[in-house]
Parts: sequence; C-alpha cells; structure tokens
Amino acid sequence: MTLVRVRYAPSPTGAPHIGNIRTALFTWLFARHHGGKFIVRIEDTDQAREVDNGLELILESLRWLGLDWDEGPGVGGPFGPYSQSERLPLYQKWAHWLVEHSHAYRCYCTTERLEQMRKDQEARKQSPGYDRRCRFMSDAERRAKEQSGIVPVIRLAVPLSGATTYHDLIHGDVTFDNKNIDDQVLLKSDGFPTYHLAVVVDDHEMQITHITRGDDWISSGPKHALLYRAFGWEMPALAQLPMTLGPDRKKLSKRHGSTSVIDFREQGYLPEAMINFLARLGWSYDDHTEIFSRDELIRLFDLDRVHPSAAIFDMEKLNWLNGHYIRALSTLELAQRVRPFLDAAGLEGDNDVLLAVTPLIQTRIKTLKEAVSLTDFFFVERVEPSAAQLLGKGFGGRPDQAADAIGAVIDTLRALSPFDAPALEQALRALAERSNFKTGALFTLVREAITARSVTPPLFDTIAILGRERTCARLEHARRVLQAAAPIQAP
RNA sequence: GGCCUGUUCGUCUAGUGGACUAGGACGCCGCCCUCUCAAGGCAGAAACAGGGAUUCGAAUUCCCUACGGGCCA
Repeated sequence: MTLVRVRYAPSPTGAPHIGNIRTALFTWLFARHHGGKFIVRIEDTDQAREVDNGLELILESLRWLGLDWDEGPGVGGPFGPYSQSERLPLYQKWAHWLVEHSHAYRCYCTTERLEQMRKDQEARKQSPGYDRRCRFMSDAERRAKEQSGIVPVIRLAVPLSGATTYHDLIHGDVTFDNKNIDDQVLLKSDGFPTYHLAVVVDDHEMQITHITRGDDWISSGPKHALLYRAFGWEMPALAQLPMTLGPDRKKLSKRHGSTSVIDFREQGYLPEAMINFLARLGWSYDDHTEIFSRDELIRLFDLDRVHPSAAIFDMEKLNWLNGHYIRALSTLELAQRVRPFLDAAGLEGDNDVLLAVTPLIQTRIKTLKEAVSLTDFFFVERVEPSAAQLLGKGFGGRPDQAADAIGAVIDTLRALSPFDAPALEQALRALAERSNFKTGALFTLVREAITARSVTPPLFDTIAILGRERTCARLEHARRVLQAAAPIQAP
C-alpha cells in the first residue's frame, strides 16, 4: 500500500470559514488515520482576490484546531515550493507541453470578442461556452496573430464527442458529455495558470494520492480527468466532500454572521468542541456516539462513512458540545481558558477569586466568553443596581420594606461566624422565616443588591467569595438606593 | 437556462431487502431537583419528498416527477 498523501489547498482570500476548515479537518483526519502525510499548499494564483494577512489567518486557524501539517508553509518539504505563485514556470512548461502534444491550443480571442460571444449566446438562450474559433486555425492565421503582438491564452482541447467519467469516493461514478465541457483556459495571457491546470500539475508533482475538496468542484472533475489523461498521468483518488450550508440552506458565507474559525475562538468556543462538532457534520461512526476526542477521531474516521448530502451548520448543537467540553475541564484548566476573556473585558481578576468562582460557573456557561457577564461583579469595586431592579416582583411596591429587609440581612451577616456558604444559607433562611419574607423574594433582593444581576452563580457561594466587607458595603449602598426611592414617610 | 448532484424527525444522523410499531443526538415540550440561571434525572411530541416499477416483502433496488444545492455565465 502506498503512503497516503493528501493536501489542503486554500486560497489566501481571508479567514477560512467553517465549511472550508471542515474539509481541512476531514483531510487531516484521513491522513492521520492512515499514517499518511498532510500537506498544506497555498493556491495564490488569483492575485486580485488575495488578502494581506490571508496566509497567516489560514495557518492560525489550522494551528488553533491542532491540525498540524507535514509539508507546506513554515515547514517546507521535498516537493516545494508550496505556494503556487512560486511555481509559475512549472505550469507554463506543462501548458506548452500540452500544446505541443495537441491537447491544448493557443487562443487569440480578445475579451471584447468573448464578451460579445457570450451576449449572443445568452440572447439565443444557448448554454455559454467558448466557440472554439481559435482551435482550428491554420498555421498561417496563427502566425499572423502572433505577429500582431497578441499574447494568447492556452485552452484545453476537449474531445468534441463522447463522454468523460470519473470516480468519486463519495458520489460514485460521475459522467459528463464532452459536448458540455468548455475548452477551459489553462494558462492566462499574464502567464498565470488557472485553477484547473495548477491543481492537476501540483497534485501530480506532489504525489498526492487522494484529492479531497468540496463537492462544489464536481462539475470541474471532468476537466481534471481529461488533463490527467492528456498528460498520461494516473489520476489520484477523488473524494468530493459535501458542503456546509447556512440555516437558509445556502452555501455558508459571511451573510450568515460569524463563520470564520477565528471568530469562534474569539467567541469562546473550545477547539476540541469545534473539532468534534465539525467531524459530526457529514460524518458519523455509529447510531449513538456523539462525543469524540481527537484521538478517537483519528482512530475511527474514514471517508466511507461520510454522508453525501450537504449539512446545515447547527449553532445549537455546537453550543451544547462546547458546554459539554467546558464541563469536562478541570477547574484550573477552565480558569486558565477564561482568563484571556476577562482580560479582554478589562477585568483584572484576582487569581484566588477566579479559582473560587470557576467551579460555580462551570455548568452555567456554554462559551468561555459568557464567563464575563456571569462573573464581572466579582472583579469590580462596586455595582449599581436600580431601585426597580432591587424591588423586582418580591417587593414590588414596598421599597421601605425592602430597605428594612436589607438592614436585617446586614445585621445577620455582621454577626455571622464562620462566614461560609452553609452558614450563610442557614442564617438567611432563618431570617426569612422569622421575618415572614418569602425566601425567593429575599434571596432575589440580596442577589440584585450585591451583583446588580438577576442571573448569577449560587447566592451563598457568591456572598462567601465576595467576603463580608464587600457584601455589606454593597448591601448598604442598595439600602440607600431603596430609601431614596421610598415615598416620604408621614411624620 | 444548461449540466451535475442531493433528498430519513426543525437540525446532525443510524439504517446497505425481512430484526423498523424507523434508533440516537441537539433543539423543543412536560415533570422532578431548586435561591436565580444552568447542570443532572425521568417522560413526550417529531421523519423515510411524491408517484410508478421490481419483489412474497422496500427507508433500503430501478424509473419518472417535485424540491434543495453546486457549477458555468
């Protein structure tokens, strides 16, 4: 069995989106499962669409997910260079080889002529495609064109009849009538190859054994099959993987909000959750397993269990998985991963406080970023609940009563020892009973007073971590807010 | 528009002619737990796109239609 060699071949046109990176994941898993090589090749021949830091965004995405590459940018390898822009002479050589062997020809048509042709075809409701005017030129005509200074493009000479079939590991045999295949441009007049030429030459030169790509390339397959045949090269196995669609069933794009992998990192998703989620989008192992570690995926993944139809990106399921992986972390690990998000929010978290708070939020957050809104009140000096917030439903029309309740809580806390969660719970429940407050109402009041939020970690743990002094200071402040809101008492 | 491709609960999927009263997961609904919110436990609703054909028997094979998607402009 020959060594598996597969490649991920992105264009540096921006941060890779989730569908694109899933193809990378499937490719990487396939390589690792079979003990083969995973190669990254940069398809940067379309200079117009390139983005400045495009390459860095690609590598950053791969690194974050832990998809390491054996050959490519930064690591080199025996088949370099790994950027197509550095391989132009190679494409030119093979393009001319094709012309010499009559599998391709020079085309001198101007863009104006091609546009006119296209318009005519449209007007006549014909399917668009090059009309092959330059394919059957006499040598004299050709020489005249050359002498007039026109720089030709090189086009593939597609057989005029018959059909081309290629095999796809996901879709089976795919057949196209040759009459429906365009005489595709292979080499542009500026000497740059088109995708079709470059991908075939590179995959062959780099000894790729399996081509993996999105199935939006299905209709380009015959051109590639024809090229392999013309060159006399063996075509690699082909697996055209299903697309990822947005909730509206359209090809995933920026229109669907944050779709780049980097965005997900910034929103607080874990790479292990992302990998698990992406792997299960279009692939399954059996009828019940949902959670897969990276090692399990490497062991179990193969192309034969990839589903052929497109999959819709399901944010809810990602959230669930992310929550699952967050819950599986140790306290220390979770605290370490949360820290950068606190920093980004401008909260200087005391380390001991963070470590104490982390277990309280572990089952309550689905993303690391959510830790910020759930814990920020621990890391600021004071909070500012409004009177309306404090009163809530429990003390609806009675600010005076609420203020008295807070006073009683302060007295209780001042006298309490030890100042820990069980003691706090016991004392405050006793207070509620003796003062005829509903526990829910009292606890909600205290919660709002010390956090200015209606959703928080468990109250007694929160108070214990906040400490007696800060808790009482916040309660005093809340009492003043309530007193200010209370109607003037009759003398 | 032409060509190609796909179609099992809302979503991701299991299913390769009889074990299917179609299984699991997310989500949803209800109950339990409960200081809020989660997590957790239990229970529930929810799908073979439609029509033909093959077969004793079809989610599973074939054909047609419909719909979705992609590519070419």
